[in-house]
Amino acid sequence: MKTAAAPAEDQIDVSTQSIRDAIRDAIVDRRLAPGTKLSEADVGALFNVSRTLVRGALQALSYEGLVNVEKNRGAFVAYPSPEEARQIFATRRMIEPGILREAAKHMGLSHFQYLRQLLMEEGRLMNERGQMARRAEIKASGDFHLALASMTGNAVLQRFMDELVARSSLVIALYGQSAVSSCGHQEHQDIVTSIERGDLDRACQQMAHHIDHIEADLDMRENKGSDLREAFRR
Amino acid sequence: MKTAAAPAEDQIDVSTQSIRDAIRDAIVDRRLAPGTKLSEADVGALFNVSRTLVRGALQALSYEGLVNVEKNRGAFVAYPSPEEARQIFATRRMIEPGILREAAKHMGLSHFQYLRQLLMEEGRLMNERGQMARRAEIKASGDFHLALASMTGNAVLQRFMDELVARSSLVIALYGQSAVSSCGHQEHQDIVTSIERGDLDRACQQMAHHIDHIEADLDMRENKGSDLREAFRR
DNA sequence: ACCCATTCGATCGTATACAATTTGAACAAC
DNA sequence: GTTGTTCAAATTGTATACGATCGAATGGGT
Repeated sequence: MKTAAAPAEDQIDVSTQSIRDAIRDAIVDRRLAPGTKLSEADVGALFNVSRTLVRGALQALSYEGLVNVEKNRGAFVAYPSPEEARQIFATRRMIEPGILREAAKHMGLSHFQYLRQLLMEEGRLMNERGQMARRAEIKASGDFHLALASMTGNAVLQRFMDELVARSSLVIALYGQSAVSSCGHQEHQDIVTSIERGDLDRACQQMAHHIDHIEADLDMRENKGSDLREAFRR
Repeated sequence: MKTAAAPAEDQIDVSTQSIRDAIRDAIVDRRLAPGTKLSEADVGALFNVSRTLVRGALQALSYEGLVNVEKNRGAFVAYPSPEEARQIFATRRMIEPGILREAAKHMGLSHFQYLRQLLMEEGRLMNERGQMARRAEIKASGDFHLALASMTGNAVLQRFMDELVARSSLVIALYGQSAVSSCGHQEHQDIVTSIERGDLDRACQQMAHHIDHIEADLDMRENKGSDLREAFRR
């Protein structure tokens, strides 16, 4: 057993889906470090299920880009390369302005209230200290983008954004410097304000800059300590 | 055994991946009709593998949206609703202009040659008769869009487009009227010409219209007979 | 002391076995 | 003739078993 990551919930009725979600959360929350090996037997033991279900979960996560499965070697928490990170953010730059315009078409009062509520929560976390608050903050930041995606009513887009946000969280956890998120929060607020005003062009521009800022705040030099293992993997 | 869909290849060394690809091709080529049940045992028998591998393949296809897996009932070739179709094309409208701009940044002489070659093949198929040529034509049309995506050098985008094109093919096969593809071919050529001239704005506009035309040429009235079952599935 | 071949343990890949659920049909009641 | 119920066959869900592959440790040779 390598990692102690499983929530101590009573593991009743766990199926592939819940295992997938649990591991996914653990990865995005960075309770599982990139590069960590996810042995089928170990994970199965943690959840009291057979390798069959674990394999299914790992395969799904591999499809989302959160874990890499190497043939005959096992599954590892993804360790996004700087190039991968660049591609992820390039993709977000490409689709998020469109999401914003599409979402705006469908937004009513209740949607704005919901966004404002998310932002308040985000701000609250920003002023807290500690690892846990930091994690929650990263997640909350992603939730904002996911909320916009869900407001498009487009399930395909929503799935794409799910994947992009999850992988972004991983990248931020890996390469992110500290000061980032605070400015991100202000930018979220500005975007909502622009949408409310009906100034979508401005909102899109702000969104583009926002993504630029997130990416610019990464330090993607190769890396912290354990990268030697990673370099010679393969 | 319900369907006779497997290519009669000598099924040596088939693994999950190849099963997935074979079924995927069969679906996109419409050798497997939407709604067809893909029984694990039957598919396994066709490929001479156990249900384990078949399950993996079906799960992957489910993630791509080509197959619906219903718990305790089995896997079925996807039967995209008009709403799903709309979402797929909305997403393509959103990202393909961006792909085009990104691809253009990386394109050199050899890339143009490759695109021209694809277009020639496409034109050749257009002038042929018969089901087989029609299928090949739909596939070739998709290949054009995939080729552009691959030229971005962005693996994430490429995967998204893979999925979108595959699902589009299914939708076209389902709801497409006949005359469509011929005008699509001309539009592909125009887009390449615009890119070559460096007029990206024009190329993007043409791409947007191209996607509009594809979608406009679908007849998405609810449907051919068996849709009652579909309506009350779930 | 270093290098290469061999062996052994651990882990994955695939097949099979068994339990749980669904489905369709036969049959009885209205 | 239709509706409701019971039961058997078929199909999926999950676990386990066994063979295959990889990696590290071991040992002999130079």
